[in-house]
This record gives sequence, C-alpha cells and structure tokens, in this order.
Amino acid sequence: MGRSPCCEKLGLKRGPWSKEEDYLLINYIKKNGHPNWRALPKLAGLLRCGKSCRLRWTNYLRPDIKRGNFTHQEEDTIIKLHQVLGNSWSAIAARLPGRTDNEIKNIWHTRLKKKRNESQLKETQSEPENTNVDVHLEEANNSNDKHSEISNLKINIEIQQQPSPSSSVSSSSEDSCSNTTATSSESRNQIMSDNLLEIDDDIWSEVVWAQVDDNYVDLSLMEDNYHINSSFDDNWFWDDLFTRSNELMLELPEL
DNA sequence: AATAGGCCCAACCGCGACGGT
DNA sequence: AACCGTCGCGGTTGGGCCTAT
Repeated sequence: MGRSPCCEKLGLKRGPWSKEEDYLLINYIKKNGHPNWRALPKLAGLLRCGKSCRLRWTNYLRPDIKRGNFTHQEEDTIIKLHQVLGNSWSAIAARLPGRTDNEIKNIWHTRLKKKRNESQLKETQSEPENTNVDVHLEEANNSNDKHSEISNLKINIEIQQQPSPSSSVSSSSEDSCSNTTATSSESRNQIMSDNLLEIDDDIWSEVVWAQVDDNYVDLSLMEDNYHINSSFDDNWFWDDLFTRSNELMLELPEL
C-alpha cells in the first residue's frame, strides 16, 4: 500500500504563492507563531497544506532571511563546510546566518560544485605522489574540557600501525561526503577508507597534510607527536572532528 | 526577431526521525 | 513494543529568465 499524501490535495492550492497568501501567512505567524503547521493553513485562512506553509515561511518569508547574492566569502565558507559536513544543508545553513538550506543547496548544485571540482582538479594536477601510513587518531589527554584543548589547535596523534603500501588515497566523491555522519559498521568502514592522509613528497619535512573528509589540515611533527594545525579555527570544525574522532582513520608517516 | 539550451530558484515529494499515546 | 501524527531534511522538478546562435 502506498504512503498516504501529506495532506488532502483536493481543493488545496499549489504552485507559486501570491502576495495575498504571503500576507495572510506572515500576519498569522506574527500573531500566533506556528505551534502546529498542519492546523495553521485553516486557521490562517489559506488554501494550502501545512507543509507548503512551513516551506514558504522557512525558505522565503522569515524576517531573518538575508536576500541577495552570496558573497565570495559566503561561497568559500559553503565549500569548506561542505568538505566537513557533506550534503547536510541544514547544518551548513545553521552556520550561515540569514541563509536557508534550500538556498545553499541550490547555489551548491548550480555554481559551487563546479567551482569546487575545478579547484580540486588544479590541486591534484600540482600535487606530488603520496605515501601512506595508518594511524589511530585520539585525543592528547583525557581532559573532559575539549574546548580548552581545541582552542590550542593541538591534537596529539598516537601511531599504532606501520606503513601500508596498499592504502589508497581518499575519495572526494559526493557519496563519500554524505556518509560522514553515518554510524553503521558499513558506513564506518566507508568513513575510515575515505579519511586517509596525503603526505608531502618529503615525509620528514615536518609538515604533512591530512585529509578529514575532503578537508585538508596540516600536521606538524613535534616531539614525537603530530599536531593538527588548521585554518578552520572555528569551534564547530573541531566539534565535528572530535565527535567523529573515534571513527576517523588517518594515514601518517612513521615517526 | 526567433528559438534552443542553460541557469536559477521556489516549490514539491518522499522518507526518516521523533514524540505522544 | 507498536502505532500514529507531525515535522524537518535532502533530493528532485518545473517554470521563468537569460544568453548565445
């Protein structure tokens, strides 16, 4: 048996919203909020389903929405966030005040995906051959105060395995990105295989590049430990990294 | 000027998560 | 535990606009 429709379609209007409908919706929400989207259209005098009203409000009518073109800075932020979060548009939107997930999704598919692919192509053409070593990523100490450690931008990494010549270089496909928050063992394996280190030509240069999802961070060799240095100094990046740190398998050169 | 193709974006669809019963 | 209703999310669609020919 098929799934029942989200609302009674008969008699309900679909398609673009008129100014009158917008006015009714804004007016109602201003006075009453939106405790129940399903009941809202009837109470507001709209011939729409609740889902349509919610979408119109969250993607277009909300007063805190920033209209207009994305700035270069916003575009770069989206690309970086996408490297970490994958297709989690709502999570990306939460970090871009005034922008909606729908808007970000649209700009990604129309412009930024192409832009990202072009810059990746340039990078891969200029990068040297890589060497890989498996290690396990763990926190430097057992402190519960993660943020104090995060703010120092230093995470010690303990090497547990020897070099693995058969290791592959990480994938940067769309699919791998979408798996970053998955928790099944199959997905976890995918995450591990997708998070391999790419190393400088000279592994003793004390500066290597690790890839966390599609995001590059540089690892400095200091006193038999690697320290992660990243341009991503916002706490959200490190929160994400720590949240998944037990699942991440980086590849590092042997100390 | 006509039109084909690409781009952009608002809106829709279907699914999974979640809370209440 | 199972069921149901609701919400939010990501993927997709379709129509208007723009541009090249």
